[in-house]
Amino acid sequence: MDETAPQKGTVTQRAIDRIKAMIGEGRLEPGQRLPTERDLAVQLGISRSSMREAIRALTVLGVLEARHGSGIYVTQLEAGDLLETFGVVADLSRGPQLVELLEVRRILESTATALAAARITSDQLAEVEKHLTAMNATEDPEVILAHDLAFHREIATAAGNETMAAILDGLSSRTFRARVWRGYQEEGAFARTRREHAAIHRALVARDPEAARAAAAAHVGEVEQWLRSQVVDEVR
Amino acid sequence: MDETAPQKGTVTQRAIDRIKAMIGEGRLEPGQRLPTERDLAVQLGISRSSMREAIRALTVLGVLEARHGSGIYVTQLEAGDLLETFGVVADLSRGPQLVELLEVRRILESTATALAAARITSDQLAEVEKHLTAMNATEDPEVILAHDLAFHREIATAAGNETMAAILDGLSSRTFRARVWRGYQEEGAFARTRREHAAIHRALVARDPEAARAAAAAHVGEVEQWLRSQVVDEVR
DNA sequence: ACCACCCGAGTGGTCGGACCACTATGGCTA
DNA sequence: TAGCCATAGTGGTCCGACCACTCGGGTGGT
Repeated sequence: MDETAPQKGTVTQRAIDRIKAMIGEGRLEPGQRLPTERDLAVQLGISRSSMREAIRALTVLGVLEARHGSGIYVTQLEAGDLLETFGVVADLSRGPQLVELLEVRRILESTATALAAARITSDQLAEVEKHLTAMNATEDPEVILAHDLAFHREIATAAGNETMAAILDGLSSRTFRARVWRGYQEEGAFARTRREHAAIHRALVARDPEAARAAAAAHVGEVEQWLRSQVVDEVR
Repeated sequence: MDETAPQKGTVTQRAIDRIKAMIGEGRLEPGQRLPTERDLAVQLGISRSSMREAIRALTVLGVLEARHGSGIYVTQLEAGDLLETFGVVADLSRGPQLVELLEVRRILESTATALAAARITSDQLAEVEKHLTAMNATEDPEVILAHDLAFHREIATAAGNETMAAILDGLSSRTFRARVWRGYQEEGAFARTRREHAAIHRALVARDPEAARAAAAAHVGEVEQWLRSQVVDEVR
């Protein structure tokens, strides 16, 4: 008879759903400050410990942000906030799943590059060129990797879809690429990578979407094929 | 001088990173059982409360799975486990971001459908047809939605990339589509949806990737355009 | 009147312990 | 031998205390 006790799942899970629902229904706006942990616990009729677990869960999901000594706030719920967790997938995937992930990236990256070719502004293009030259001016793998990431990041942003850019960012996270690169660049793929980047840049300058799509697909596809061959060799 | 105390961030965050690292380094295999919460807390030198928060965080990320009374286990780390959080993004996004998300889905869904046209087996095709007829045989929006989801799910699976299928699943989660459909289907889009599904099915039967890509892109694009017009009207 | 400083109330972060709910295993009983 | 069941061990929940940090208002000096 107690309508307040459907009792499904753990209390923490229920608290997570309650808060998610509040945000979904618009009762909590982005950037807004939540009641204190202690108050929230009382409101939902659970202990502060359980409430903290719920808050921690929503924090790692990029929905909430806890500031020590200040309070708990709803994030802006932008692509960057919510898709940060996507990096975890890339970091923990392995073997065949890594290849699949790279295939997804190839599809999105080629489309994003094609869109960028049609929409990129001269300012953005200048930024892309900056990373391209910086990338070619050093031999430090760390620096190269950083500019490589920024190179593609800038292009994805120029495509005009922040959500897609955020996903691609996750699919190219530092640890993910570092893992793949470790063996890849030992096969003299440096020069090839530079040629591919140059081809992408040319297509952008020419504002040729089809050429850009092809160049980007080939670029990611190279790594993808190499990885595919590596996975096959993993007999263990 | 104390090398055991780099002291970066909260202890809970450190615990999360430690466990993630253990899995990344292969010290924890998929399916393996972890030490008890109490033991883990001692090992990492933190309290059980903090350790529980870390475990809860990794649980919602789909990395760990806690079974009451039994223990904590590493998931299989498959696409489905890790990409479940993708649904949260779809559920909490709104306005322009929803359009961007649908654009991503259009890109992936069209490619997946094209791949499926080339690779789908007769068994899988029969399954697709089952959902297609079931979807056309009822007027119950709930049932239609369920079969619609399964229809696209089956196609994505036939494309041979489980990771992509899992992402598309998240991008088509129940609450996400229910929200969009609420107003969409009131404009007599039912008949159109059926025609589009039929077109996709025809392309699959004909094993025509290009036709399949076009049909899928048009299908998602329809909803996307409608949503785009709705967002523009939201003056608030 | 202004400003820099300081302090205390309020907040999230951490801890330890207690107890509850559930699972699984082994021995005991029929 | 088959089935039951007591029990140890596990995750789930709660409590209360204290720590670390933020922030705003009061205080003192200029």
